[in-house]
Amino acid sequence: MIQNKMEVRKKQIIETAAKIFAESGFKETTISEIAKKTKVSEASIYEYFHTKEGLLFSIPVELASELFEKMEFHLKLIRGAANKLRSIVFLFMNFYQTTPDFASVLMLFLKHDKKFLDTDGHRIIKIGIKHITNVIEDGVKTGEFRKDINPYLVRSMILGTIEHLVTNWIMTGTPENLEEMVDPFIDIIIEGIQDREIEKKHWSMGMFPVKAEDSE
Amino acid sequence: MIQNKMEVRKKQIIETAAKIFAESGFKETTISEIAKKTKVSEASIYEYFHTKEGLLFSIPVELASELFEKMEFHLKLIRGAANKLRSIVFLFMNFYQTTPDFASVLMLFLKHDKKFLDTDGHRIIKIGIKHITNVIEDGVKTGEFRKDINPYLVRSMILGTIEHLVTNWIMTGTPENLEEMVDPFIDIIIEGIQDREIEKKHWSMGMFPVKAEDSE
Amino acid sequence: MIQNKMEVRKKQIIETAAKIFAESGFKETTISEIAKKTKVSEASIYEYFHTKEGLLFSIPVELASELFEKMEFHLKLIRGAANKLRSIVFLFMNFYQTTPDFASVLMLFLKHDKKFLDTDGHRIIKIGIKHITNVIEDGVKTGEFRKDINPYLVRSMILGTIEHLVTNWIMTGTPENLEEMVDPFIDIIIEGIQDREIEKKHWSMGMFPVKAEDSE
Amino acid sequence: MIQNKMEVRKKQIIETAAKIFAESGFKETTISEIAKKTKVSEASIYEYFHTKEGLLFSIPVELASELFEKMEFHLKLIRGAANKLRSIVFLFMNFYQTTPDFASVLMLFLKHDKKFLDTDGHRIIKIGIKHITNVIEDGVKTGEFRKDINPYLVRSMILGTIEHLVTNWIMTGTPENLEEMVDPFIDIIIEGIQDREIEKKHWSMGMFPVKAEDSE
DNA sequence: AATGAATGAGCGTTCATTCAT
DNA sequence: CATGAATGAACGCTCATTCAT
Repeated sequence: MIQNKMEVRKKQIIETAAKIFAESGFKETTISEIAKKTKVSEASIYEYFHTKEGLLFSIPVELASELFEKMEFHLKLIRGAANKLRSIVFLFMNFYQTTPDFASVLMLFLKHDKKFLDTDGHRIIKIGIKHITNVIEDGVKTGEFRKDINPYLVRSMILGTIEHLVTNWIMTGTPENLEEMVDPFIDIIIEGIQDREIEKKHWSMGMFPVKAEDSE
Repeated sequence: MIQNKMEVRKKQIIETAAKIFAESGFKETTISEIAKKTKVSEASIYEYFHTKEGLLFSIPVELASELFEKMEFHLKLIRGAANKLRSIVFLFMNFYQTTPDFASVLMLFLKHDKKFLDTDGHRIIKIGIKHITNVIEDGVKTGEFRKDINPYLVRSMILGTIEHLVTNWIMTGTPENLEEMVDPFIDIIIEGIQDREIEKKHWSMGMFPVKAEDSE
Repeated sequence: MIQNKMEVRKKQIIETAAKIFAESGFKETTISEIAKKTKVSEASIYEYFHTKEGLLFSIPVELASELFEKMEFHLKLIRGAANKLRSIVFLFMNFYQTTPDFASVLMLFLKHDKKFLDTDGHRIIKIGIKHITNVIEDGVKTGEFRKDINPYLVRSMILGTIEHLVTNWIMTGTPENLEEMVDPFIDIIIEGIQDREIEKKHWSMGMFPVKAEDSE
Repeated sequence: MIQNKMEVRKKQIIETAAKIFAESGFKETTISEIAKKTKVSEASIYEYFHTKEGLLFSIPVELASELFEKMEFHLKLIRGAANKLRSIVFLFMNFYQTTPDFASVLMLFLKHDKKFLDTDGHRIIKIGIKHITNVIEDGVKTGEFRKDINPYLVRSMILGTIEHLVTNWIMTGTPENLEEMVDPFIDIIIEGIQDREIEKKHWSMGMFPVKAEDSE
């Protein structure tokens, strides 16, 4: 129980920090500001996090875990690499759209920080992202995708596009609804990488592409 | 001539700054460091740039102009939207690969800075990027690309993928050669957005897609 | 107790600052100098005062309060406007003479600073100075002073003379003893503003002017 | 003639400087600001004045000379120490009121600067002020003023009151018209220091006090 | 576990001033 | 004589971090 209390506090600090970082920037945010808004002393924050940077790096840990757990769960239920990719992209977009502070922190402050690479948060994300590569490679193996595609490249296209759209959304507010981009985006990707010969076989086997709005 | 001397000095400062920012980070770099390496007094730096941030924001101005001028020049010589897109992506990749300090500064410090949005450098980049949208829209108009694609989305895919690949390259060193990614990447994009009905007509008209089949 | 410790520290900083400002000038004094002499870190000074100027403006607050409290106390015990004025001027001179650092700060750096006008310290002084006007006006009401004098002018004469004498004393060291100026000064003022008709009545009522004849 | 041109420029710089110092404060004013407003390069200012402080100290030289020359001239025409004092005070007040920038510089930045003491400007003022002492001492000698007054004190009263009134006028704008204060002020002073026994004799000798408005 | 108080360590920025031309 | 360009020399101020209680 007392353990619990600390956990709660830690979470509060992380949430407040994420919000303020997102609003004002990491460098521009002071520990004192975070402390004030969390109604905690500055010194207390250092009980939970070794440094300001450590606090920043802690932000993705829990949320990313949740996302990828959900992702793993869904992927088990879906058949077909294309459908799985669509589901993954949707989950990402939906996630960012519903946790905008987290999205900001990740896109604006973590993605480009070399020090973040040696971090628990980054490890979790890396593992989660492996799912994408796996799905692509599976798609190639089953013949759903062409043999000559480079899975690393395709994964980069998917992640890069998501990141670009989300970053633009954070910085300029457009497009208002990120989820609407999922289907047109995945359609192009699939169109670009599918193996047209085998395609028909898949369809004839009674598989249906999963639309974004069905995935939840 | 005397004007020239100042121009040279300004350029030197920008180059040194870009290099050090890229190596050590913006926040971590001190004006004194830049001054020392450029063999200029700190005060002189403030003759050329109002603030440290202003210096950062000045870095892309000249280089980006050069890139986009070159881009405009090439685009005039190329026929076919697909070929133009390939050329654009190649120019980008080639540019980043040959100016890695600039690439770092852009990807790590500018792309995510809201304050950069109100900047000459950003304006130049925005105008340059318009070329991509133009080419895509032209491709749609001529029937080379499908009518139902969203040009903003396709542009985001192209830029997002480039950014992702370049950022990874900067941060992890892989893939060693960015230019090698251009063809496989553009192949997937074209495959994903081309209009298959008209495709044959293009072929019959004697046009050749650039390298789709050589790309692996 | 712990509150006390901080109060003590604040007082120490103020005292040291006053001394150094008085010796070397405000602009010429550095925070680091004050910190070193108070055996406090520079950062600590900023815990107590927002800015260097804020520290300067804090100097008069406490001392001026003490002076004016003492002044109020004495004025209650004295009868006759002339006697009261003499007492006021004496208290001022005595105060400046015994707190020369404060006198310097007030005369050299505060009196002529427009920003000081919006300050607690200035408010306190303004209220304290009101006593002078009150005494003069009372003197007019009771008939001790002529009806046609302008109390604002008389107050200005009193303050101006004090300021001039104190400033000269600070800057040139003369006259060595400020208190000696009180009686000759007040004698002239009283001589200049008293109502001669009523004067005799006062005498006949058994009141004695303070020291007019001893003053040389 | 060419000498003349430089003189003109120097005067222009002094005037501009006085105005800006008066408006914004000495410390707050930059050489660059003065240079810009005078349409002269910063380096040129250093052709005329060794330092910024030197420029400040040069401001009173010419104007003060003019004032005191005028004063000397008038004093020769006036009989009676009281009348002379009135004339002096009027000239001061009139002078400050018509050259408010100069008044500001003198009252706010020079009067309290120890370094100003070793300056040509200060020497001129000191000599000018000697007139006041002279007049007072003459008044004592002729019996117009009491033998027991301290001329230094009386001079301090006169200067202190003027300074106080002018400083208040600069800083708060009241009283709007400084010259109106001259008569009531001098009346009190004279009343305070005159020798009543001899007074009648003077009057009977046909002397009239000079009113402020007659003095020009 | 929690915090009020203290500070070490920096850093960006400003200007008066100089000097080559 | 005039000045554009360059800089030396400071300094105020900020904050992440620590520690005694």
